[in-house]
Amino acid sequence: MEVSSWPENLATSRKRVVVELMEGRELANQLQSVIAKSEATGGGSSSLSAEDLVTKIMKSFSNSLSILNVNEDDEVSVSQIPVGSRVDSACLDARKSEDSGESCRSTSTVKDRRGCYKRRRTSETWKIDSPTQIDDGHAWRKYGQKAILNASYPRNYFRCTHKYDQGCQATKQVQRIQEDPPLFRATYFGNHTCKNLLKAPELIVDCTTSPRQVPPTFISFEGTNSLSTKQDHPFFSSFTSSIKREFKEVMSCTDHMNHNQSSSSDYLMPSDDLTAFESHRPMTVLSSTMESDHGDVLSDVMDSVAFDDDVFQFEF
DNA sequence: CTAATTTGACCTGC
DNA sequence: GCAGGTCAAATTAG
Repeated sequence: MEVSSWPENLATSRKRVVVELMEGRELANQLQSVIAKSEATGGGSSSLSAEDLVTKIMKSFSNSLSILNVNEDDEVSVSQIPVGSRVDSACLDARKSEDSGESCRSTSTVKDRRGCYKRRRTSETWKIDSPTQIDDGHAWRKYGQKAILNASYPRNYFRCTHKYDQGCQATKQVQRIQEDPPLFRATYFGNHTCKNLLKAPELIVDCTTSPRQVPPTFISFEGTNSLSTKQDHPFFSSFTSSIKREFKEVMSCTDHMNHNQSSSSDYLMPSDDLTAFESHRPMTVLSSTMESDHGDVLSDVMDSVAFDDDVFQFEF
């Protein structure tokens, strides 16, 4: 729970994470160069393709994640970031509602079959604002959609596909919060307890605007004061797994449909044409204050690798 | 056929 | 009573 409970090999783990992250940063730099050259010459001539680099970057961050997983019980103080536009107060519901348990009616009429469900758990929540509905590597199943008061777009509700076969309680909500440029807010509740059986990750995207217009991706943590590093925390999980796909999605969908928000907005993007990628698309992972009054592992890492304060940014 | 999505009904907290 | 969250039958997709 507290930092004091960190394993004594923390220093070692930290060094390994630092190494991995530095390598990732270096690779991202290289990628930037590769793409720049590609744009200038009309074809990549570097020894490493952009795709190779992305793969390596992903691997680097994945390694970091796995290292962090060693510290299973660690907690990290979290806080909120300004996400710019309107913040739907409902996003904070997880904190205000105690685990109210379930209310199960014992009657057996058809109407009462819907009585048994749990209200929001008190586990930590975090949000990701992204120009696309990024894939976080987990299998989600949509179970509802609701029009939200004073919101222009409906909120979509997802639960882990393995809720029943593995009892995984992770859920998320995705809501479009901005039209132009498109911006989606995904709010995650709880951590996955399922074994991620690596279902081929679905790419969830929206393709209504040019990739050159899209804003950065923001990630913020909130809720309880615990940002555990256990399992595959979406912070890094989504980060690592979505970088490559975001390349593809923005390229492959720009001339696609102009679908509206009332549909599920979920698409599988089969395109593999990464070489065609050429847009400058900033992806910013913003971790607000990340102050480490509890020895925040992430901020420790960030500081160690000399990222610019709380923000590190990749520009592709 | 199975799994996922859609969508209106239902439930809970305020 | 209202708004948000969840359920589950019906429908659609693979």
